Amino acid sequence: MRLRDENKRFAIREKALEMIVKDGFDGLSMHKLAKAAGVSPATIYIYFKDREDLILQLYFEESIRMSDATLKNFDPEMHFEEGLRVQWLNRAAYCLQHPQRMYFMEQMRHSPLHDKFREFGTPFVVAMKTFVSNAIRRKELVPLPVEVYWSIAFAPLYQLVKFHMGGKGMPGTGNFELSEPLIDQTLELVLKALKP
Amino acid sequence: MRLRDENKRFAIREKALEMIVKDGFDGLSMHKLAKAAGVSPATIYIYFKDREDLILQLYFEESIRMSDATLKNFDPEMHFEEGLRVQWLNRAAYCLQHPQRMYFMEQMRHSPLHDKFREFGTPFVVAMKTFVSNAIRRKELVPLPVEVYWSIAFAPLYQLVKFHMGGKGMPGTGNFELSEPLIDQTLELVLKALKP
DNA sequence: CAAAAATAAACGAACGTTCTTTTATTTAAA
DNA sequence: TTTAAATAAAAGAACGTTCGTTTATTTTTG
Repeated sequence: MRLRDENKRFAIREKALEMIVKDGFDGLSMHKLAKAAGVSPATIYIYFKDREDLILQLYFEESIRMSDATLKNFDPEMHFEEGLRVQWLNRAAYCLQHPQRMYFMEQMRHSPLHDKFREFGTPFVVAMKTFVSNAIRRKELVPLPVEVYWSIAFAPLYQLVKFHMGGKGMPGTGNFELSEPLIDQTLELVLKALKP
Repeated sequence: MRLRDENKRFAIREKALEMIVKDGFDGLSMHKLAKAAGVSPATIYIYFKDREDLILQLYFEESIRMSDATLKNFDPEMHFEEGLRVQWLNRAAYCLQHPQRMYFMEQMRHSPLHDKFREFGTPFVVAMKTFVSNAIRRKELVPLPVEVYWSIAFAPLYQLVKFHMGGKGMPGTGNFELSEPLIDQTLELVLKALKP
């Protein structure tokens, strides 16, 4: 029996991500991917059922990697302000350190392929829900639906990251670099909105 | 001389948008598009230079349509709270009335194709900048960089729209429908963050 | 040796685009 | 007012290429 070479799987995975980030899903062809990963086209089909399965597995693994990074040093029992700050810093750090992975995720999330993905993430979602209901119970956070909370709490951060990654802010505004003071400034405003 | 049939151009345009929304950029093939639009493949190349040009023109026209809708009943000289409210209602109405066009725009914005697009939008951007600097001068808005302003002011709205369009809110939360009270509630929090 | 990994080669289908021809419409001479 | 030249739109078939995937075979390793 010959064992699978996980390095090969990894190479396929990483090159696929690179290609998607560079040229979109359009740009991901199995032939080109095989060449880039130093592997025969048929080999890809040992590790992945087909092209769609490859993309979906990629997305699944990146989702886990991302939510792990998000929950670092985070505890749902934390006080609201502290917990939100930890999450902001975690998310910002991950985005800035792994712009490619981030861009892949965003591309995936906004593509029809995303619908074929079975949402998982129970541990992550559970942690978030606990955190929010704790905060409301302690009157550290105004009571609101989870979606409204999420919109106010995190959408601004990701929008800043998009400005940063696009290399430019508002069209015509020139370059925009996301710095720690800028993150702090925005977080303060978000807290102002969310705290009673 | 035979005149161009603008109905044909329109049919190609609309079907292309539908196909992209349904199956992503991957799903847009010139043959299938021609068939869907009731036209010969060669005809497409009379109206558009090539596949990429078709997508880029589509994006350009949708951008204009969207910013026009956004600026309806809006005047940069408005007071901050009123102006922001008008924009929120305009944007929300457009998103809810044209979910397909909205989804196309979001898909485009998060794809590598977006980089090949030359930003235009001067009238729109000028109006927004005037509005913001007016608001700051009148002390109706805390002073902050445009990108930070934008992140707080509009990212939450678009996140709500995404929840709404995805048919579900937070993963595992079940369905989420964007209603006017919900929009108002979120806008109030945004205003709380932005007003001095 | 057995069994799975890995490959090269090949498959038909589909791709984006172009070539050639036909059709529709305008222009202007008769 | 008729008719024919001129022109661009439109169509259909075809181009060579590349696509995703599979088959037949060889290589590697437990």
